[in-house]
Amino acid sequence: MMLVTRSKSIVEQVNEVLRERIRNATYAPGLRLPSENGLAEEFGVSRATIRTVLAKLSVEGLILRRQGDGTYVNERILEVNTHLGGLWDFSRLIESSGFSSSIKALSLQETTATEEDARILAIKAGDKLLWMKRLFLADEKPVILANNFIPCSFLNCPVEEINGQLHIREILQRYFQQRISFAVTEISSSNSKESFNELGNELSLNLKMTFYSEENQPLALGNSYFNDTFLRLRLVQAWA
Amino acid sequence: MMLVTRSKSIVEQVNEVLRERIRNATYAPGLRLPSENGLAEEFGVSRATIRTVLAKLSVEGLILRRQGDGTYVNERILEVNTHLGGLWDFSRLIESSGFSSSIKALSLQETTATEEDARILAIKAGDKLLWMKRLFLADEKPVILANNFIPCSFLNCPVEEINGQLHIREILQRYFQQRISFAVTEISSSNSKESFNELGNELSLNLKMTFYSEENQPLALGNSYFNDTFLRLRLVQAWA
DNA sequence: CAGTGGTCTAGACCACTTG
DNA sequence: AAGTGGTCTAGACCACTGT
Repeated sequence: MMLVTRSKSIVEQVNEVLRERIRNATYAPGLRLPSENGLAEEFGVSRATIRTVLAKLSVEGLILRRQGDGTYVNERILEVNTHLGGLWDFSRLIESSGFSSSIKALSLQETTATEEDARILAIKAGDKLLWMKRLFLADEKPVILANNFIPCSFLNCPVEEINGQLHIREILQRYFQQRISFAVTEISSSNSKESFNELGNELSLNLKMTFYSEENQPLALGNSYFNDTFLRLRLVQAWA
Repeated sequence: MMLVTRSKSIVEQVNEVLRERIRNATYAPGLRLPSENGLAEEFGVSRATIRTVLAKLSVEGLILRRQGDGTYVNERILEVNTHLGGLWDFSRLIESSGFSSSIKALSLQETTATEEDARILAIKAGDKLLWMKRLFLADEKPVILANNFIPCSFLNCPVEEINGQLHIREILQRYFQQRISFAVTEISSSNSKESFNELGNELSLNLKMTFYSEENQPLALGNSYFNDTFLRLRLVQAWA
């Protein structure tokens, strides 16, 4: 089997195919996948390539591997599926919980950085920020209130032209020419009024995020409220 | 440089050495590490081996890698260091936040499984469970109240002989001959009375965990309360 | 341009599980 | 004994970054 597309790496392509086969039960829950050699032969790639794909799926908890035995589909994870790479992508989180997801932009406007914002973003207090206040809906029900703050210094178009439906990664890429490399998220409990007003629930999870570039520059802040009476925040942790 | 110990893999050994060098600033924060070829030569291993080590450190956010440039120590992560593999290890979480950690066992006793417990653990309601109620202290201050429930069927000694200071992974290994392969954690906000009594704070994070074996059998439950007014729950997420 | 990390191959040997 | 995943090597070529 040939895979020719140049833009995506072989690892990514095989990863997507295997993921899809697990999702649509071509590889049934709880049952065994073909061996590494079998997969390598089918895709016409080396065993090492197959192994890097399987290692990724294993870290996410999607498959379980047993030396001397085989690789199995982890049926317990199929209904959970909020693995760790997906935490800051609220749309994926909602969809993997079995809901349809949509975004309602409440406001996109300029504001100025507080002392606290400035310190974290390594800018000056009073500098201009883009402030996005958005509501993530699961089956039309508001579940996450997300505030994002991005320094305007790299903004390449008027605020009005920004598409508020996009994911923060895409917004940073398209309008600021910046790529997120990693993020730090602080999770705490909250009983804020802001959360109550928009989500109809006073008690919620508060997620404070900071996004950084490959060069370790702070790119953006997030301050979100998560209605955990409706949506569950589940993490899968695979050991070794 | 020769590495001869057989018990630990080369990857593990190199991993520990590099980790230590980053921790003690042999590789200073923000500065560049030796190249892959340089490290491979120093340790006398292949470049592929070095790359698997660097990949692990990169996923944890400890280093940043830039094609065509080099590998850098991520100085922002040094003070955070609650990467995702470490979430369920409360002692490590406390220590990496800069506190000394200790465990106070409040009670270790037998109890019987509720309907809910039995369903999750795939046993029968009324079956015997070991119930451990423990307090994790950060600098002598209680920050986490942890309840664990483990089916007694595999218990190989009297309850009295169990060392309540051990980590749940060690307890399962030593007294039950079971190894944790992965875990699912559900995070929510809570205002339970139980949390208030032991932690002195009504508002807290509730962590519900289920631990599974390599064979996908549920091994244990956890129901913990996390005082986030004192300790921070921070996650690092590295993208690809 | 030289040097870096990113990708991929082909093959060796080992440890383990299952029939 | 046969087949599985686990570890490691040596080397090739590519994409990208700095100077």
